[in-house]
Amino acid sequence: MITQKMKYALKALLVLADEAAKPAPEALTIEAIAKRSDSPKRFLEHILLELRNAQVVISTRGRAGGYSLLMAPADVSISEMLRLIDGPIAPLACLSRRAYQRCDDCTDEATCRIRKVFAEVFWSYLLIIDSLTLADMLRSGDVADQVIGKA
Amino acid sequence: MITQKMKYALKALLVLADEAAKPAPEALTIEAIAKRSDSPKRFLEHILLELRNAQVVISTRGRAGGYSLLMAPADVSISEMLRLIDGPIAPLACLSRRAYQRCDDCTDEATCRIRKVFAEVFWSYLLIIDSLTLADMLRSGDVADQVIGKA
DNA sequence: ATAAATGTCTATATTTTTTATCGTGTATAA
DNA sequence: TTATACACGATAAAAAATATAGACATTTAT
Repeated sequence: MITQKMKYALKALLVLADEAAKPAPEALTIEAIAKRSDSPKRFLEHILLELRNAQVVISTRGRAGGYSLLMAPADVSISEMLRLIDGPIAPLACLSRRAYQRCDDCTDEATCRIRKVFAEVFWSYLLIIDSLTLADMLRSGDVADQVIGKA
Repeated sequence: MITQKMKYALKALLVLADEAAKPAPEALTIEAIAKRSDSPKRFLEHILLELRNAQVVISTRGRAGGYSLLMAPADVSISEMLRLIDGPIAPLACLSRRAYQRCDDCTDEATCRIRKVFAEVFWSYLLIIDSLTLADMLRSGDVADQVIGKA
């Protein structure tokens, strides 16, 4: 299960992406994003800060300030957002490349049967989720999908 | 990330499966399973109880009592164990068939872009993980895999 | 300048989940 | 009938998730 925080993050990114797609996009205040994404403002604040630190969005301060998408939607990887907001996506810490951690009680990683079976699942899973971006989310909302039933 | 509890459950199942594969399998006490799987006994107790309620293992009481595998390893689905021990495996509650729950703030499930993108990932993921069983874990531990490098 | 609007950052609080442990009861077999 | 083992409910500590609050910094309009 993805966390509520991740849902807020994705909703916020969708709001920003929708705004960026407009003819004359403007920076959106945290409040505006919170309203449009139906997220708690003070919580969203922290989420946006993380997205900013990761260079996914950009912010400007002061009057008429706010947030805008910095990366192109096609470059915003869903799996990277998951890692950023929810932490490692590997089923076991010992399978994570960026957040690798040996299991406390592990005697031999090479022969661990739990590790081995989840490794198989994980690589396949990564293949799928690593290919998805914010752009895919934007597309999946368009009319064609609903009419043609492509999704 | 799977929980520690799930790791204990899988380790216990491996212990029981290994025992079942012996020429003269015996019921193993919680203590014996705890020792062999390096799990906390009193915690494992509850895990085994859940496995028993799910008819995955069977227990006998009293002297010479203990736990044995009830289902054949090939019939013990990893994804079912995940659902049993860790709960729903869907990334969103609204995508879970058995633990379906509408999102609080959801206005229209059919057009939700978060739901749609995770649905795609989830079906593919299910295809993989639903096919795995305890038997696959046993196989992946055998000597051939390590020598031939099949896994 | 200064005031208003806005993001930044740290601290704190609440709730839920995870990870257990304990005590007592029940069943079985020697 | 006693030793051995599972059964079951209660409780508790630690960690994670989900926020909220307050003080501060920055920018722009006037």
